[in-house]
This record gives sequence, structure tokens and C-alpha cells, in this order.
Amino acid sequence: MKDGPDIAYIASLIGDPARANMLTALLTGKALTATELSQEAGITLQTASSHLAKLTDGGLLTLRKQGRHKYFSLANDNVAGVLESLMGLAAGSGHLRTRTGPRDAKLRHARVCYNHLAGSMGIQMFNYFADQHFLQIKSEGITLTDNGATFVRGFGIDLEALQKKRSPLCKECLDWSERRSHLAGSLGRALLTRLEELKWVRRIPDSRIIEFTKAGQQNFDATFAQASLFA
Amino acid sequence: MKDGPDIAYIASLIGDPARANMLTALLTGKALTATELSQEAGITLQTASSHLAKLTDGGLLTLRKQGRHKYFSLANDNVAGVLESLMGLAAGSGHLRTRTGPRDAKLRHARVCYNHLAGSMGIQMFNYFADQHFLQIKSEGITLTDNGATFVRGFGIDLEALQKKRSPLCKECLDWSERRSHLAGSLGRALLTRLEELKWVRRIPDSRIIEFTKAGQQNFDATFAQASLFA
DNA sequence: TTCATAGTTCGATTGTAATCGAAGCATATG
DNA sequence: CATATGCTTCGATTACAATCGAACTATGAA
Repeated sequence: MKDGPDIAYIASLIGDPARANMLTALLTGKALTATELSQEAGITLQTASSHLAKLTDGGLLTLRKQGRHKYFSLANDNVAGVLESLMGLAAGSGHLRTRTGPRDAKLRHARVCYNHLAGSMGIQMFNYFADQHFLQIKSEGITLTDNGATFVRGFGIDLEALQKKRSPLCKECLDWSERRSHLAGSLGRALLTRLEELKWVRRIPDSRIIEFTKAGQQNFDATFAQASLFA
Repeated sequence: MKDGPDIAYIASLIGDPARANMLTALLTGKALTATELSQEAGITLQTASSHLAKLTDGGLLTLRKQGRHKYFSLANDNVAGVLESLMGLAAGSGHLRTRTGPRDAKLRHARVCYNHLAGSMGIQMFNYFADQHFLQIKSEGITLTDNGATFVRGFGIDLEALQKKRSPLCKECLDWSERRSHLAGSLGRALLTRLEELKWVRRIPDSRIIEFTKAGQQNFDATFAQASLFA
């Protein structure tokens, strides 16, 4: 009856609306203060403080003290992954109270998922990498091929700096809107940062939406053209 | 503030201990009746009935009526996937109240995850398939290569019958104990069934544990020998 | 028909967790 | 130092959901 880890404990942490709102807010990857999170969830600071304590205690969040501020962020990629797949369930399983407004459409097109690109644009990029054999999927995970490394460097990313880091270079992350994998890991994050540097995209403040500039969209489509389009 | 699907609703469904117990019980893939599930969770039938109604209403369970029995099972692979990854979080994030007893060790070695093989043996099998290039990972998902198909047929599986089905042949599923992917989908299920047919393994009743026979373990290791062992 | 088993619905109780006001620390700034 | 800001702790309130006993419905067996 009591096989395995205590799943109810973690799920109940996510199961409170206020806490769920804070967690989704943190899916942008940006670290937020307690006050910001309380506003995000629509509750007072006192209540938020108690919630945040529970979340950190449960290992879902990490916090960094900076002066008199406390910055909270998701503990790791796994947390973000669970949140995204929960969204997949919630979207798929009947109860989709997601009225598909214009905002929602933008969200499906491109959004940030723990600092990497998600949505249909994220899928397109992943597809391109896969089609060009820039990625090799082994049982241990995804690795970047030599051709892939060349491409990434050419795109203006300091690959060596990334590889020095302890965190995994490539990971895949399941997209709730597309139900496919997109590229996560430090490379995924670096790619999004680069897209911002190039001014192909910009983030909408206080939202997970990523907006493409007109030129940016054209460049993106040209760079990450899907092979299937030519077939 | 209200981006995306209602994640808190789903999470709160899983977040109740009684419901979580029922869900994990269903991770074996076997359909269970309301009475069995109530015993599994240690609650009365009345309470269980209300819980089961909520779970089906939330799209996590499907039910099949057979005479005066109601058989419940997980709605789909996604549900099983979310449960497993929640276990990963719960196991990893500090609060591992999983005292590693002998039972737990068996669970890590081989267990059933929604009717397919999980645990280190599941990983070993997946690794073998990957190393032998029996699987090809594309962005849309995993596909079986021709060599893979030959191997699978030789192993005694009616591949054509599986392919006729609507459900996906190959999927990957993240293992909470190993933090790696193992093979899910209808092929994954068929492989486990075949292992049982061959009497290499047997399921422990009322548990997720899969036990290897002595000969079965030897045959398994010989068949799915990891390339890295020879390196 | 009568009895037994499987499951649901109703009502009342109980416990717990979310919430916020008020007061208390802690860290910055003038 | 005083004062503002960010956050935590305490206490009381409130609301909701889990629980079970009892009565009810449905299916199957004798």
C-alpha cells in the first residue's frame, strides 16, 4: 500500500491554487521576490510567506537572499517538467477551462518554460535540430553531435562556457500545448538568451509569452526551416 | 496570472493521500474495482466511491462496468507519466520518507509501471535497444527501426498485431528511481507480457514488484547485455 | 421472489488548512 | 539614530473537504 515516495505530499503542495499560481509564475525562470509572488497569486504577503515556506520545505523552490529581499525560483528542471506535464493533463483531460483567447494563442505559439523556448516555435527549433542530426538521442539522454556543436557556435553561443557548467547541456521537456519535446537544459536556455540578444524575440513582462518581431520571425523561420516543408 | 490550464485542480486530485494511494495502486496497469481500491487506500467504500467519482470526473481514471462491478484504471499513459515523475520529485526533493527497506530495493530493481517494465531492469532493456540502434528517436517520438522489428519478432512478439492498434507503439517514460527513460507504449507492454510468458519474471500480487527467476535473470542479462559492459 | 453483494447518495461530524490582522524581526536608507 | 521596507510569526476566524453511518439502488444468485 505504501510503495515508493510520498507523492500525495508533493501533489498537495502544487494542489493549492495560490501555490500553483506562484509556481506557474516561476516557470518563466526568473527569480521572484515574496512580494511579487504574493501579488501574482492575489493573496497577502503573510499568506504568501507561509506558502513559500512550505514550497521550499518541500524541495520545490530554492531561495537566494539578497539584502532584504528573498528571491525564489524553481528548485530544478524536474520541477518545471512536472508542472508542464501537469498542464498537459489539465489541458487534455476534459476540464479545459482554458478559454482560447488571443492571449492563449500567443502562449501556444511561443512562451518561456523555465528560461527555454516552448510552444510551437520551440518544437520547430527542436525538429530542426533533430532533422539535421544535430542531436543524438541515447538512452542516457540527448547529446549534441559535432555538426550540432558547429551550428550552435556559428549561431553565436559560447558552447565551451556552457560545457564547463555542471548542469546538463541538453535535456528534453514535454510541451503541454504541443505534446512533443522541446529542447531544455543549459543549451536550451542559451538559445533563448541568444534569440533575445539578436532581438528576434522579446519577452512580455509579467507573462510567459514570447513575442517575435516581424524580422525575427522571418529570420527564425529561415534558420530553423523544417525539412518536412521541403518534402 | 491565469496562464494555461488549471494545474491546481489536477494536482489537488492527486494530492489527497487516499486518492494518491488508489492511483499508485493502479500504476500496475491492472484494472481494480471500487472495493479493492477502497481497501488499498484503507478507507470505507462510501468514501472511496466519492473519491473515485472525483478522479473520473477529473479525467484521471476511466471506468468499465462489468456486471455489478466497476473496474477503474488510469485514463492514459500521460497520467501514469505524471505520477511517475511526481515520484521522482518526491524521492529526490529532500523529504524522502522512503526508508530503503528490502522491499524498496526490489522495487528499484524491477517493477511494473502501467503494465510495462520499470526500474533498473527496464533501463537496461531500454539501453540495449538504444545501443543496438533498435530505436530511432525523432522529434515526433520514438520509432522502431527495421533491425529492431526483426529483434522484437524474434523475441516472440506479434508485432503486426500491435501495429494495428491505435495506441502508440513506442513511448518513453521517465523512471523515478533511475531518472532515465524506459520503454513504454504498447511495445513496452508487450515485452513485459512476453517476459511473463517466458517465465523469466513473475509479478508479486498486490504490489508493483516484479521478481526475476534465477534462470530468468540470467537469460535477461544475456539477451539484453549492455554494450558498455564489453567496452 | 428472496437474499446477498457492489456501489451510490445523504447527512452530520470532524479536522485541517487557508486566510488575514496585528505585532515582531531584520535589513536597508536618510 | 530614526524610519521605511521586506518578510515572518502569532492568533483567531472561516471555509471546505474527508470521513463514515445509515439508507437506498442495482445487479446477480438461489
